[in-house]
Amino acid sequence: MSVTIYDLAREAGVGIGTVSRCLNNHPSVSAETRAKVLEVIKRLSYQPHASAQRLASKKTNTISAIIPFFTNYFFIQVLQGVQDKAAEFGFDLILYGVNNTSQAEYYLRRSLHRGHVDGVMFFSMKLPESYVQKFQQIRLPLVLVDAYHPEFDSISVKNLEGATMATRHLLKLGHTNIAMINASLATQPARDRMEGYRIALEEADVPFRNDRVFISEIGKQDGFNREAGRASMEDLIGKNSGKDRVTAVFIASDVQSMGALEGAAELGVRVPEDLAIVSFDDIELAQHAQLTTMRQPMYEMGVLALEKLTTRMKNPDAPPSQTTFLPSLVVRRSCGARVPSEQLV
Amino acid sequence: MSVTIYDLAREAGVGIGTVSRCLNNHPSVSAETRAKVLEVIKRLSYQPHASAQRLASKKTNTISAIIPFFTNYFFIQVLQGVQDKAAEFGFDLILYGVNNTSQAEYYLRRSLHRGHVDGVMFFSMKLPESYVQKFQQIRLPLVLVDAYHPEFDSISVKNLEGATMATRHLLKLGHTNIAMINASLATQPARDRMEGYRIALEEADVPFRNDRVFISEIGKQDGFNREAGRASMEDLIGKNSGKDRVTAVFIASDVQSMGALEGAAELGVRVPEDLAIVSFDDIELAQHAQLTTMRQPMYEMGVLALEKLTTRMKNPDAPPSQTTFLPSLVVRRSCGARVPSEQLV
DNA sequence: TATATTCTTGGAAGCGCTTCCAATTATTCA
DNA sequence: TGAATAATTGGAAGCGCTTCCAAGAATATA
Repeated sequence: MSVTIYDLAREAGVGIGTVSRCLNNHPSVSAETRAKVLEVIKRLSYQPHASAQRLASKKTNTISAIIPFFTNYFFIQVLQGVQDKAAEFGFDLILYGVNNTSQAEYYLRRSLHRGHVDGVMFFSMKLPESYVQKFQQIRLPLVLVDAYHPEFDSISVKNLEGATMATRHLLKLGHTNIAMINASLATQPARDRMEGYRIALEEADVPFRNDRVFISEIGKQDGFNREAGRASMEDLIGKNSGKDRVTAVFIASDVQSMGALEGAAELGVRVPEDLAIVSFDDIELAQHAQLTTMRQPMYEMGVLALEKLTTRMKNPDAPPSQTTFLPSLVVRRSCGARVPSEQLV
Repeated sequence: MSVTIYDLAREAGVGIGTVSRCLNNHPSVSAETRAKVLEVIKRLSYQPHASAQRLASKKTNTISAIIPFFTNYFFIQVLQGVQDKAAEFGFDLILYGVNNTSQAEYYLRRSLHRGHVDGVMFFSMKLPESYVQKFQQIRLPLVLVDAYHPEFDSISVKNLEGATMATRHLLKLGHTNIAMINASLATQPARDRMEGYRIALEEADVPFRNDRVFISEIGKQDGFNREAGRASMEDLIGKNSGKDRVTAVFIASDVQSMGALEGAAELGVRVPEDLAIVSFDDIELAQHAQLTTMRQPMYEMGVLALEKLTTRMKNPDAPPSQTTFLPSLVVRRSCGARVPSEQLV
């Protein structure tokens, strides 16, 4: 059938052990023998059998990434970082896109199959407690991205602090009637971002008002989507009249902002003249839409995630490491701050 | 160490063959025995060893997708279709994002390793001739997406016809001075779309003029990117004066259009009042930007790609099948056609 | 009841590799 | 020059599974 190391060994007049050592660049092969074997490998255009290598070596050089709604721009950009770094290390990356918790668990289980992958990256979801033990038991490296658990390596962004910075920026621009458009409070980021918003307000002695938080959970991703952003904005605008009109809004994500911008345009509300906007993420589109936003270092997070995974593989017993990034304010047009145009990014 | 079928067999008091048959739902196991084995499997929380299964069964249940610049929205949407269908069939999907031909070849070679994947999807690039033979020899299923080769299954879109339709639409709206913003003519889609543009013009007795085709190859992806679109638009606007001013432009892709819109806005050119735009792809953003565009059924293409791959696995000797989609015109604001707002998509 | 069928079952062989150990050969040191 | 050491090498064992074949058990047939 196809060429195996036995064929190579016979053809080169050496033992299979020697052939294997040649393939794996083991040092204890004489230059002469190595040359001979390499010649035969080339001549028979030998291809090692991946499954056999994996079975024998107990390494797969494969990792899996379990990502909710991976078509979301945020994940795409993180994924780009993961992908680039994986290529550099020679890992295959299995992409598991999931739409709900039960799918996520399915792929966690699948990743736990022995001999399937050497590591797992779990994105933006709460790790079910029942898997904590399993991962520890199998000692399968796991990195949480945009999530946290004390027992595992994790990478996340300071949502609360970021939201505070965003809101402070609006306060500094003179706004006091500041609303928030949020996603489902079932998600940690939404809770943290709201808390940050509240803190900034209270720092400035502006009372937090529940009726100024607009949440829509329509569509996918717990409301982190365009339709929900649009719905919330329409809701906001519909109720926005009277003396203490809202003049600014902090939106929990850029994706929602895209929808919110549509809604505002539709209803004739000008941004930033009538309504200033600051949002969160800095996806690629934010630049196009000229959104002032809190930048998350998405690509860098992806790179770091892969690095953490490889570090963990080499050193399974190191204590879990947690890295948090502080998002940074990127000022563009939507907040109404005057920016010299050459500073616009 | 970990639990193997030998442990299961011993514990359940049966042979390893029987255990294996239970695991693979082989019919010839008595209900009684099966129950007993399943109980033990559960009790010992057995996990089959993926590599061993693959080695013995010669199946990997894995496919690879080789995609240039996968963060491009076009690919993301195709990928979503692939991903959904792969999940349905129980395939693992390895994502190989590539940035140039040599990377693409590297991953083609890698995918050809025996026992690595059961099939390959190759996106939007010309398949190097040297791999034609290799794939046929190893009989590894290969599907070309947004590309074509007579020896393999392929899925593509009629770029030429689509471009003709797009240009005709502008002609029908009364424009006669119609420019085109294109990407590198090194790519087949760019050539086809330009040819379609030319055909529509000539049909209408409007002479094709080389100085009305604006091509920028800055940035990645052979000019299919935002910066290039913006540069071309700025170039166009800079030269656009006099009696036969350009009043409409056909842009080769939505991504370029996004940049073009930015450039136009920057220079105070209103779309569609001063300049009508029709472009190509219908990525998610096109809706947000209200682009009139030629819709490619991206998700459906992804789904179909996966289906073709599985069909090919079952039937390796079928003749290659080629599927082409005709893109459809989606009318939004950027072309200036009057559309009842409830018809806007 | 004896024989022919059909179900079930056990386990050896084999998938193609890595690795370890023992053996052989080459080299070094006194 | 001979013993000791180091560098190479061959190949058995083992990774954990699937599958095939032969055999035993159960059922059907006459």
